[in-house]
Amino acid sequence: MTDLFPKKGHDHDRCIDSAIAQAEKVCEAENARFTDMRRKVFSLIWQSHKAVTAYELLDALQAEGQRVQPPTVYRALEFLTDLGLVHRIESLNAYFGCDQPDCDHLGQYFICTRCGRVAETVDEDVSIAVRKAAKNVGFKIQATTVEIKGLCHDCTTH
Amino acid sequence: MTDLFPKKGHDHDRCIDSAIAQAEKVCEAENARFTDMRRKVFSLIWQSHKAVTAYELLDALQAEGQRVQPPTVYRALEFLTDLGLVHRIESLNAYFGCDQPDCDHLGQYFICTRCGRVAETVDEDVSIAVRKAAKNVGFKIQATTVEIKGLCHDCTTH
DNA sequence: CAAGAAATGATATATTATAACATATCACCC
DNA sequence: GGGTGATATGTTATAATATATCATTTCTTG
Ligand SMILES: [Zn+2]
Ligand SMILES: [Zn+2]
Ligand SMILES: [Zn+2]
Ligand SMILES: [Zn+2]
Repeated sequence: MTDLFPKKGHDHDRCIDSAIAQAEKVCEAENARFTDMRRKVFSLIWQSHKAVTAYELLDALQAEGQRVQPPTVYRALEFLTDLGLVHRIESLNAYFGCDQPDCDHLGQYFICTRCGRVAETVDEDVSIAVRKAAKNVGFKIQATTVEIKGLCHDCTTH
Repeated sequence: MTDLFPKKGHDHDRCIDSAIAQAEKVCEAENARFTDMRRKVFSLIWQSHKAVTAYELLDALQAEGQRVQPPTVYRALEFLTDLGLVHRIESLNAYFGCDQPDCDHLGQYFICTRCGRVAETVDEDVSIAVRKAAKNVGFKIQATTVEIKGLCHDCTTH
């Protein structure tokens, strides 16, 4: 068993730095501009391993004295999700930083209902089973949403 | 290949009647009241094989001259989803009539982005793969959301 | 029928998201 | 380096989805 969720007390600054470094690379590769606002939003999303709502981001930006409106946040989120740097968690209406933006968007999300953290995995067996189920019924997949709610390992044992 | 989606020109009245008959059975078994409002909402959901938003239901009810407010619709939806007679499609913020309410809520949903129809399946291989993936990471599942968007068989061939 | 429980009505408001147009900033060419 | 079109952000308003709260009605059961 390998817990996907980060250990308590891990060096989260490293998570953030690494995520930002990756994002810079992706943006450069895609010739997309990682502007101040996008960087700010991205970094706010990475303040925790939880999913964050658009309005939580808005509040955080406004708390810093910026006069930001909803469209600004949603635009940044659209930019980031289009690049696969951030994923939308449909069952939470919230956004989550991807730590493997190279993957081809077929991930699954574990959402802990106790601590609120989210972890992403790209489980080949799940992907294969989903693709096969689709094939069985003659369905041509464009996108998948696999969100699993429950208790993370920490929360089942503490 | 067995298409889950109903054939064009099928006798949809039979779908509706059968769904209502099933719902009555479930309600009786659960000692829950299938009131006029709940029946009305349920039957509106079953007018098509698409998912329906709460406000579409509200509009439909109001169009019939009833003076219905959002909470009424949401209450009926809560009742129906709690009993498993209706499922919420998270990625659409919409609601869908279940045609196998006996199953234990681990279904998957195929959502056609062209015709808008939804079909539910309970694919054991997918369920097993998801449960295994969860076990692999020490995660205790409470609920799963598996929503697959793409083109149904009809829409790929017509 | 009376009393309590369950359901619905009614009003207000919270939460999530987008449309539309104005302004600012950037990239690129001359 | 200034003009120009493209990209990004600012600004205002509003759409779409959902819930809190309290009043009233309807149902169940003794
Ligand atoms: Zn971390
Ligand atoms: Zn947890
Ligand atoms: Zn039908
Ligand atoms: Zn279709």
